[in-house]
Amino acid sequence: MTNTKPVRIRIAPSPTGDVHVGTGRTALYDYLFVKQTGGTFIMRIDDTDLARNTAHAEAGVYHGLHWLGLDWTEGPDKGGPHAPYRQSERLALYQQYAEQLLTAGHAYYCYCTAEELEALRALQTAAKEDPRYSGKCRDLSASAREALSASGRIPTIRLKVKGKVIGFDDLVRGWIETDTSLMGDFIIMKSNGIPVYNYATVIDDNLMEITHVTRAAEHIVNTFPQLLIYAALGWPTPFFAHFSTMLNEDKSKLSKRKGATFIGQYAEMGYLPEAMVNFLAFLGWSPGDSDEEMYTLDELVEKFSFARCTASNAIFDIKKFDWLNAKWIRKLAPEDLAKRILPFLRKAGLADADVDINWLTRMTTLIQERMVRLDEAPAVAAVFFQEPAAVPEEVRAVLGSVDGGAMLSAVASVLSKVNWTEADIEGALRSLQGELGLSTKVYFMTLRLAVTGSKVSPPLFASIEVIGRERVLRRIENLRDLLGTALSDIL
RNA sequence: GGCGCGUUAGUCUAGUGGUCAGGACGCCGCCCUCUCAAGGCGGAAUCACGGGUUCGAGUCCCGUACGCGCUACCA
Repeated sequence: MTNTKPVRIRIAPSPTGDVHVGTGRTALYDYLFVKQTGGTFIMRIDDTDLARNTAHAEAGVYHGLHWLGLDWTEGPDKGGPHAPYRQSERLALYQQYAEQLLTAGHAYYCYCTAEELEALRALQTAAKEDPRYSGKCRDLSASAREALSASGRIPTIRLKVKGKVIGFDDLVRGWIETDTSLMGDFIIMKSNGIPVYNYATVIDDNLMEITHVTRAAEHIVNTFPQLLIYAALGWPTPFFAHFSTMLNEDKSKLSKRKGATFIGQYAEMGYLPEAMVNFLAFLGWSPGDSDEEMYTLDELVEKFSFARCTASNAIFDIKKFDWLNAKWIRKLAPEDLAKRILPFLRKAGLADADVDINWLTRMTTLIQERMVRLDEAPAVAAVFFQEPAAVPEEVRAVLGSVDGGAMLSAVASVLSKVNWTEADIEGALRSLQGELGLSTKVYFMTLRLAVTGSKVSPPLFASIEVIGRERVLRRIENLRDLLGTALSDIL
């Protein structure tokens, strides 16, 4: 099976308004391979399941994929030589080929009702037989069909299945086969005129000249009936690649209850698209020739291959994703990071749209390696925007017998005169420590508490610089006053 | 139940007959240090089980167990 035709791969999401992470990863792999081979990436909206359609929420799907940095060249939004790209708009096509199958004798009308079929299944199950269609309507005469029609029954269309061993060479798993004599004739067109997934997929993939059918492992067994349809239509089969399934920590299928399942949710939590792409790529694939763990989309395009995809299921480990996201945050240029955290700061009510970007960038360098996710920025950066809560009790515990009031007065005096740069502030403060003869722990912790209101903060000297002389002095004096009044209250 | 896929530390993985089974996350310890991070160094922890094949098996074959998927007029 060689294929020298230009690569064409499709992603076929349901319009649910967001992108499931599994779909996102498949789309990513598709994109990587397409870019690598100079092929074409196609968006096809799979909206034949009316129950699953959320008010034509295609935009959300596009948005999620675009956020990852993925784009396509044919689709409902782009047009293309094989339009329409929505399955709901291709119904006539499915009907047309179903009729072709009918006249060729590869398919037939089945008048059994859903209830009858269910009853048959129940019977077979009870008798410990494998539930499968009996073939009851397979050889109905024309008059029998008319009579059934006249009685108000609307038929489905079934494909005739001949028992034999069939298989295909999966790009990530190798040869996979099964015996179709276990299968039974299956429905390709429902009585409401809507095609069944396995059938619509084959029609579209062939008509759209898809060369590589890529999807999650749960579709492996769907490939068999699809193979039968290709054969019945006399069509060549594409390559198939089935990726591993992504699971929750408890090995269950990814679900909302057990963590975020959609790309958009991760964006809101402050994960970087760079990190998401990187993480998703490594969940079920690895470069194999390097220990490097950070890859950009472009680098992945270069290295990706189906052969290096893993066949076993992968658990979505949020801890590792956190680590990778933090790495990516640290890798960003500060001004870039500043722009990305701004929406989170604004949402938290800390910053305005007109915040000085130079100051924000400087501030960002202080919190850059203290964030795992962007949504942590407000908490870490609050000290630069809001006056800290009073903490005299904590300070007193740190001071012990040291005279805090005197120390803070001395600090304020030094800071009111020092040249306002991080280096000069540090120099002045350190030499004052020597003059006062205070321990590092007491001196700096008291200072930290005074300036930031917390025992944990970004680096002190730089923070002092960023917060600004006026506000720093006010905070120090504030605390000194609090210590004084509190003391006098006790006395 | 039947069929399909899978199984290297808690997790993601490297490994395609001969390696002390490598890397990473997480965890623990130490160092650095104005706190917290980041960073550096070190540590504990793995071939699901049983049979074969072979001089030699994580690697090949068979079986068992376990997990996942499909078994719909869902996709």
